[in-house]
Amino acid sequence: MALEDYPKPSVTVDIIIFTIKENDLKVLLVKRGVEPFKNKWAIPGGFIKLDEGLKEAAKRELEEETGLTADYLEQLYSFGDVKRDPRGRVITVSYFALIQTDKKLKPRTDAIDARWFSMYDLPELGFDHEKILNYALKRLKWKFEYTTAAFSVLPKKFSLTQLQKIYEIVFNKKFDKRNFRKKILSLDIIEPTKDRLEGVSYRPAQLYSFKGKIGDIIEII
Amino acid sequence: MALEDYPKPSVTVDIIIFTIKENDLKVLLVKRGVEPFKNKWAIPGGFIKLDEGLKEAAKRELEEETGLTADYLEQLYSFGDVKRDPRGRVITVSYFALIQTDKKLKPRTDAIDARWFSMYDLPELGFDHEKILNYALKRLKWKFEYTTAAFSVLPKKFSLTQLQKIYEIVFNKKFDKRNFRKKILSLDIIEPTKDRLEGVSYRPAQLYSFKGKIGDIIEII
DNA sequence: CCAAAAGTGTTGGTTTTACACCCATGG
DNA sequence: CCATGGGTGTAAAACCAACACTTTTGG
Repeated sequence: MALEDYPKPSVTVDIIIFTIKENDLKVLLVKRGVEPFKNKWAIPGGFIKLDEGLKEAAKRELEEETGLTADYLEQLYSFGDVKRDPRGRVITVSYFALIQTDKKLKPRTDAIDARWFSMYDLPELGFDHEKILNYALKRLKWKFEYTTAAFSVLPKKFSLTQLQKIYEIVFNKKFDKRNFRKKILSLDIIEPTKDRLEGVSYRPAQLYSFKGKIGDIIEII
Repeated sequence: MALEDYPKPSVTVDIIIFTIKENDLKVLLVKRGVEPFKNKWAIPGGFIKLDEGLKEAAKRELEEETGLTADYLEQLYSFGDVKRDPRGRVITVSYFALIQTDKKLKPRTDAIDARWFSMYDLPELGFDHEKILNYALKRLKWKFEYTTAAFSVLPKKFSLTQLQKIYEIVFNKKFDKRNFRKKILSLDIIEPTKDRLEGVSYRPAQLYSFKGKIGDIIEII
């Protein structure tokens, strides 16, 4: 039997894009300009092309909607409930992206209304996107706990306090400064640079650089 | 724009089915009867129908090819390289299944040649199936280390030695008997039954039953 | 000299590891 | 009474959690 003898669903790629900004965990959403769910917010994404791989499609959509490239990108999950899209059978392969804290959005076209939302204060979402975001949040926590993914949201040089803040935001709890530093330094994944934080009116922090590989599995917390 | 304005790929579901048998980790493979890769072994699977969910499709394929139902089933990963199938663009959503040690295969039709293979002695495989299997093996280890998934391959009543054997096979290393038992018992996820192992010519082992929920996240090892 | 965040060790409790012998059963 | 796997405790080491003060800088 040939491929054409089997029915084909539509396939989209959605990208859950996280960053840390303003002491908060943010996710990028776009306002839908068309039905269904017109004027509702949704996870950015689009249909895959037949001549691009899944990850490639995720990168393309990310670039189109934000003008950015991901500092970390991995597949999250595929959602394929029969009725998740009112237009017909649509399976979505979702991706999970992290963007460095200090990057600015520059959407390709003015037509795209893309904004950062606090993960803890979401607008009303179309499709099954709330479910997808909750799943992504779990994955984010897991990745930060057991891999070096967190370092992808930091600039090249960062202070230990910056790193700790990120963990406190994602896990929504305080860590002991001394224990946190001891733990991180014992992992042998960062090294001090010659630089210090500039332009502050208090003792400037030592800056470190990450010397491991982003995404490596290693228990951080 | 309507769904029809976008090109559609074919979508299949593949199921990586593991069990433990004969002191070995086994995976179920089927011999392909048609091109491409005719007469090569492959991971069981097939095309999804438009009116069934992804997990539902996985269950159906599993039943068709083995006559069994999974004791544990979760989505593994979606593979969608442009050229992974020589017939055209085919995206596969793979699932990961565990089957109890003592179940017997009963394929629906004699046409299906399905067999258990040792994960450490695989035949030549079609498509990108070797890559998929290696990915599944990693997931298996992770699941056994951090969740209660391992209990799904054991019968209702089992001895601590049986449990330990399973861990030794999957992690390919020995565990200390006293420490292993201490650890498992401290987790409060099993309870002794009134039964003992029968028909053995040595001291019969106490049998336990699992009282937790399969798949719960809890550090076992 | 003040405000602000940076930086730094010790102790007690808990967890993990290493390790060896007696027990119960069927044949 | 023998062979086989079942079942059990302890001590040392490693790890983790709690906790407060001094230092450096810019203004």
